[in-house]
Amino acid sequence: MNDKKKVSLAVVRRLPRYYRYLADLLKMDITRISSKELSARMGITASQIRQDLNCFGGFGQQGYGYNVEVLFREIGAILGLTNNYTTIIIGAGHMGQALANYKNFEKRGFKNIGIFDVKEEIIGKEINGIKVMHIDELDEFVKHHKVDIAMLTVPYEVTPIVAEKAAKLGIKGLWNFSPMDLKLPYDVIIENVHLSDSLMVLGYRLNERFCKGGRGEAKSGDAKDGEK
Amino acid sequence: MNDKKKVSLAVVRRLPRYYRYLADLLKMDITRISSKELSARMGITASQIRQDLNCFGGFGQQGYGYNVEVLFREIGAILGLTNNYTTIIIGAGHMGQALANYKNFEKRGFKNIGIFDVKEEIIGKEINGIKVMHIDELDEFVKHHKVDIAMLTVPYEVTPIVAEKAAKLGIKGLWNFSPMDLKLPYDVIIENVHLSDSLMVLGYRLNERFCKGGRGEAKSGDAKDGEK
DNA sequence: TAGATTGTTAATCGATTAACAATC
DNA sequence: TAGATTGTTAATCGATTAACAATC
Repeated sequence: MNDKKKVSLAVVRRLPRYYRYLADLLKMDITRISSKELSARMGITASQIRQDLNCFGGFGQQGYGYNVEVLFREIGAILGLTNNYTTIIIGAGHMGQALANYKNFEKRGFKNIGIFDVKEEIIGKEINGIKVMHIDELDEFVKHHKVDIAMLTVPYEVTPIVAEKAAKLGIKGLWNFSPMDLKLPYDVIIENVHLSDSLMVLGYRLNERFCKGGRGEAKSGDAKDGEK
Repeated sequence: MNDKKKVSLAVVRRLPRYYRYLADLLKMDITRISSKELSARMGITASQIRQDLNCFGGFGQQGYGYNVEVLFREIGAILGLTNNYTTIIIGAGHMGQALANYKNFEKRGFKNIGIFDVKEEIIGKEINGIKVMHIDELDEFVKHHKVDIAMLTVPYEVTPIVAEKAAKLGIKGLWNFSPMDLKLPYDVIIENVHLSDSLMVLGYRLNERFCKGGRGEAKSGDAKDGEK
């Protein structure tokens, strides 16, 4: 199944999107779909869809297309959603609490089992059914629970230290929310959520589309009126 | 400056990363850097760095390299960070509040000037110095303020409606946090933050690296001990 | 069977890397 | 000047698209 040569990251990053579209189709009670129909919905070529899927196996049938439910399940399995991954959140600030309350992760098979912080006033607070623990308890916690992924939502300055600590304890997946590239001497997978990078790209694209050539001329002052 | 042919999105998405590394160099009081040195730090080729930068202009000097401060400023300008972009947040849940409190955006030139929600109990609450307004006030607000970007952190179901509303009011940039692709009949730029997509890719990479071949065998139960 | 659509190979396109003359 | 390093062209590599035989 996952044999042949390594699938490129470009393909892998498209898988969740396929997964979402298939979930939508299921919700609409559509049971079969051709690469052509799907390509129209997703705005990519049918050729790419077939190429992508065939990295993992022949899920379709000539003359028929793909069975939506089968394909949905297969892609879920490829993504490892059936692995019952467990997560912890380190950093119970706004972002950490947002993640703790996000229902979508659990729906996709990622179960949060711990939240950690250092601020005394937040220790013990219950967030989405889980009591915030002190980071000093992390060591002991990891000894008694399988933890696959640590979500790092701590302040910028301490992120490298916390990441190192988590990796040292044997946690293999780090989901990093700080605007930096983590470099660790451990065999871990790091996936970044660089929010400000994303926002800056949005800024670039706005500039390119709507202010071509008119860069730098501050417009902040010219609100059409001002609160008043 | 921004002439010639369109710069590819692949290049654009690398710009914030260059910007971060240059900020770090500045902080370390490093005033000049060669593409070779920078390539070693960033883990990409020197050739790529020079190609990328030369999409926008010749910022370097033969035999010398690049002046860190100049390059930092230039990339900032290219990203439009000097445009004094204004933002609003629609959806004052956990994620919205996280964004409202995130200092990094303002540091990069994105100023939040409004927060909106529908829940009566949160209207009027002050978050990072800004009072939450009712979404019904959005229309009037946009008439009196320049709003470049709307950050959409509303529940999944209402995201398309809210996005449509924002676009209709003339907001040109949408930062979408819902796990869906927005399709709007307006000329807007949409930048997505698909958190669950990112998490699923992390799941895939964990599976690939550490469980090759052993997919699907649930390991959730085998915590080494269990809280006890 | 005829029509539809896959899986897969070949062709194209774009992005990355290498090479090197120009020049500080 | 000699050494270093850019800007840029050419070569390579990888990813996307097109084409089509296989087959349901």
